[in-house]
Amino acid sequence: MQEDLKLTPTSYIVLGLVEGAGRATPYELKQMVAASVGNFWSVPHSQLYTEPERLVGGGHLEREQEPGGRRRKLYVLTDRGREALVRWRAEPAPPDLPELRDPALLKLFFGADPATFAAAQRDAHAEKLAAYEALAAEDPGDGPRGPWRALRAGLAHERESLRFWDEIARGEG
Amino acid sequence: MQEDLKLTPTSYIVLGLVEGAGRATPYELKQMVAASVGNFWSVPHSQLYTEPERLVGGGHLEREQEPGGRRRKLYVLTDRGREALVRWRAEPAPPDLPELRDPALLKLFFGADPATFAAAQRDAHAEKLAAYEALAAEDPGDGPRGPWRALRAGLAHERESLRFWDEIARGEG
DNA sequence: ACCGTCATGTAATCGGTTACATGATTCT
DNA sequence: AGAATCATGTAACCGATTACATGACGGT
Repeated sequence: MQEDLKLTPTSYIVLGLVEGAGRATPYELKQMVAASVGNFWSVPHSQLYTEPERLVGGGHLEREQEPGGRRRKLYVLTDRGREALVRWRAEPAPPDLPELRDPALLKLFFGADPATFAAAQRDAHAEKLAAYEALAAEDPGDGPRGPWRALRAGLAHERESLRFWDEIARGEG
Repeated sequence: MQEDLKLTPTSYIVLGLVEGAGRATPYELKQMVAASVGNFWSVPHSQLYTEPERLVGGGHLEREQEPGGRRRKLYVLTDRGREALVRWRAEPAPPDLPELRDPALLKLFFGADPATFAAAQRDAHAEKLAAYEALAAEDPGDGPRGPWRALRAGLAHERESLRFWDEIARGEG
């Protein structure tokens, strides 16, 4: 067991989801990511097979091999893993803000003609916004606040992006 | 010369900046990135040494070695590089939208107590917003529209983020 | 001369992406 | 039975990050 494994955001996604589910297979993780956190931080499915293995190596997860049938791998949190999550939640966030890193914005920056893609950007954001609004509409109101708050951030961001690209598409600014 | 070099966003940042400057050393690229596009898409300085080399390998840049003194490496666009930029600008942007990928949002999602970091997030966004507003204030109004539009996107995003984290910090939502 | 910072690079490592591949269910 | 999709993994590659290291220049 490697004691000093570096935990990345991907690690905490896996740990957090396993914690919430009690135990999970990589495929279940994939489903959970797609339905929740994947909206603002996706993880390719291959990582959901390799990352839990890494975390087993670090002693944060334990693997249980399903005995018969598909012999799937089930992962559960160890004490060490649970402590890592607790510590992470208590730590302040990294000091520097994330960057937008939007390829479309990069094109815009370097002088691409908005007529060729701004409308598509606007529509894509409108679609994403609609998906978020559908999610928000079916929120029961109870349950943990975290995902709800994250969704609110996503809603705000998509509304803002929609406004921006709509302006650009209409040739304003 | 490798004909089929894959061009990444980093590649286009280098190409775009070299195009704008006519010719540039890695250090100058570093300065230019920091002053402009780095606000929403930064590049570590080591990549500004290796990436131009890659692009020389692809035939998109040419290297000129400074004869005396520091023997710095100067890069200039080739026709191939210029064409790649033109093509990139004309292409539509990638179909899927970028993700927020905000570590702070991840913590929030997984149930961290906002009291421990929301205020810091709010302040960080406020600071970034102020920096953008200062940049916007000194904009001469002429010059290319691209950077100005990107700055407008940044302003909108920071205002939105500030609003969001302020709400969270105040315990609303 | 000395010292700080500006400037210029190299090297190792690694997480993440992309592609490949196959077994198990379910549907028609 | 055959096709389609669900489910489960492995492997290669590589851009990006991180750390290390040193030379040049300007001011005191």
